[in-house]
Amino acid sequence: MCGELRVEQDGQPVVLMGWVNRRRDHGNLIFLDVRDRSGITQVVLDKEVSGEAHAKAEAARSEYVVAVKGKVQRRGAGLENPNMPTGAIEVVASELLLLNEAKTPPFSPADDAIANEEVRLKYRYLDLRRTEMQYNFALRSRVAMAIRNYLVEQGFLEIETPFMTRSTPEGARDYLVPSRVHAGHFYALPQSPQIFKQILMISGFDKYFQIARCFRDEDLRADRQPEFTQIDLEMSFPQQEKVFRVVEGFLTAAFKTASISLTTPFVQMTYDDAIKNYGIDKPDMRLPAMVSLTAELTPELRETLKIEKELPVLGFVIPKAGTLSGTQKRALVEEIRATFGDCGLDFLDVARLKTNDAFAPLASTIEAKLSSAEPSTGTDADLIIVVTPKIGTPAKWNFDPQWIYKRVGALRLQLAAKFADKHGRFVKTGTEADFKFLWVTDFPMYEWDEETKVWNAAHHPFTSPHEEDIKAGRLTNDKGAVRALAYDIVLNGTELGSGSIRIHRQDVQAEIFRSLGMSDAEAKERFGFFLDALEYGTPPHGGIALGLDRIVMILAGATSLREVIAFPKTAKAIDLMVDAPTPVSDQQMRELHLKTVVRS
RNA sequence: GGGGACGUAGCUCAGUUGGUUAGAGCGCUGCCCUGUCACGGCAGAGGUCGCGGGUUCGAGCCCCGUCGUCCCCGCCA
Repeated sequence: MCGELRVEQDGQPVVLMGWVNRRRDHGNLIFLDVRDRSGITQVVLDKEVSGEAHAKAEAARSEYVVAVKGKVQRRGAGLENPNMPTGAIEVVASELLLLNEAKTPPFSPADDAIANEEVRLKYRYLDLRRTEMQYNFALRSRVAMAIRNYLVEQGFLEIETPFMTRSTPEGARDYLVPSRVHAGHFYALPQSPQIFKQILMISGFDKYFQIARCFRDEDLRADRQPEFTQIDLEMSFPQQEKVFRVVEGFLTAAFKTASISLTTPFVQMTYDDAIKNYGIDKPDMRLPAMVSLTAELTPELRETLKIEKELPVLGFVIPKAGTLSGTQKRALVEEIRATFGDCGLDFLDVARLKTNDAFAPLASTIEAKLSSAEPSTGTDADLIIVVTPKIGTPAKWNFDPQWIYKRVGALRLQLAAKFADKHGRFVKTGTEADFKFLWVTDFPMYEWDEETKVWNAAHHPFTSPHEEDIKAGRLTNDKGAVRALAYDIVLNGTELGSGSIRIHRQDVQAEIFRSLGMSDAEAKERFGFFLDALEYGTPPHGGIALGLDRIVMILAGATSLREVIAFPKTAKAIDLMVDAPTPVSDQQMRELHLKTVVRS
């Protein structure tokens, strides 16, 4: 293999096969850098060693496929290249075969500067030759294998579930497959194996997992593709802590393949605390939390500063971003106010408060309190942001105090991205410190839909509520307060996966459906087969599903899923290489009993 | 569905207030070169300025439309 030769092989005969990465022609001496997925080795073609091989090397071009027969030779003094792993040796060729030619590629896989994504995706086979991509997919393979091995060792069985199934109660749009045999009927591709894995629990396979492809027909993002891979698992008789330990175990095994050792158990936080301290249900723990300044801003101070009395005042710090010029500061305040728009929030200028004797003590208190937020640098170069609600704003937001946390949390992330160069919290060090894992627990069971004025299931309708919330009757009289045994695992502000303890009792399930305003008949119509199954001895069970693509993406230091999916789709769900989707022939349409109608 | 950025040579990009024949680096082609490794030297080829329309004496540049890529919001229970 091209990347494996070292001085220890000095003098050995070798045969190398690979692609011409670069050719350097010095007349009677030609260097070919030959590349395969293990790396690159310099091959020397000396006219005096073999005129024939040298002549062939003259005809060789970038990305030609070659076979080299020759001898490993330690490079002379001053000829080594310390920048490449094989730089201490070279291969002196006695024979060269041009196994295949290559057209001049639109971009060179050997180049550091990469082409735009459109070109990369169209010529994906060339893009994938790049060292970085080869690394990503080797990593992905290792991660998947480590997880598989770990789960099998823990007694899990990998069981496949169908791709062609029926529309299940997931929230996203389905990809549909028309049936030829049954006119007008469609299979749906699974958004997740949810129902099947629960049925496998009913079937007695008490520990199941699957590295499963899932499909969702929704708009894409950098971290969302229409087809993606989940590490899906389910266990019978678990507490949620048991699920956490399994996930921590396989993630530790996975990260070990990238030489990162993780400390377990991961930090846990309730949904309510996440919202209060980070303004979001997937906190990025690499950045300091928000701090409540509600108590510091007394009614009297609020009176003079024209701040709403009933609402929280929140502050946060962007480490090392505080050294701004006057112009920069004014621009920043402008930007923050523009972001808020007409939502009733305002920015409190702490630096200016300091200059006023009446407010100086308040400013000092705020500074002291904010600089103690974890994880912080505690330097006076930190940028301090304090957000206050203006008088009369609660009405704008239906008197729901949560919006202010979420709004400030969003600002925290926006400014952290803007000042990433200054605070340096996103810089990779190649250690565990780069990866801040977090369990978020006790998600709300219901979600109020302002548009349709109904309560929906926040997770899915098979999620078990907390026992005490059921007993207290909150399912009927206080839906907003019902907590679910649902949890997310978060890494660096990205949701890696979510799961729950499921409902295993038919009577509880029926009550949940009723609380969602679903009649017994409607429930039977939508989930009949599953409700039937529940009645035949269902064990308590629960599980989780984690996005494999996202894990590998973050581990590889990539910011788009496309860097770790071999043949991904564009933002409009197009595959530029194979050019899909396409229209199909009239005959195919006829066989499937389909007709296209163009709507204006 | 909405907002933003971008689209000029094979690739990465520059292109002034609308003004002569649209440029650079890399790549490519040919010739030269025995120690390069982003090799070097000389010469050369390569353009529907995404596409369509408009304004103008004159459009890469201004206007309208459209297509594509990327990012974000909605959406993804």
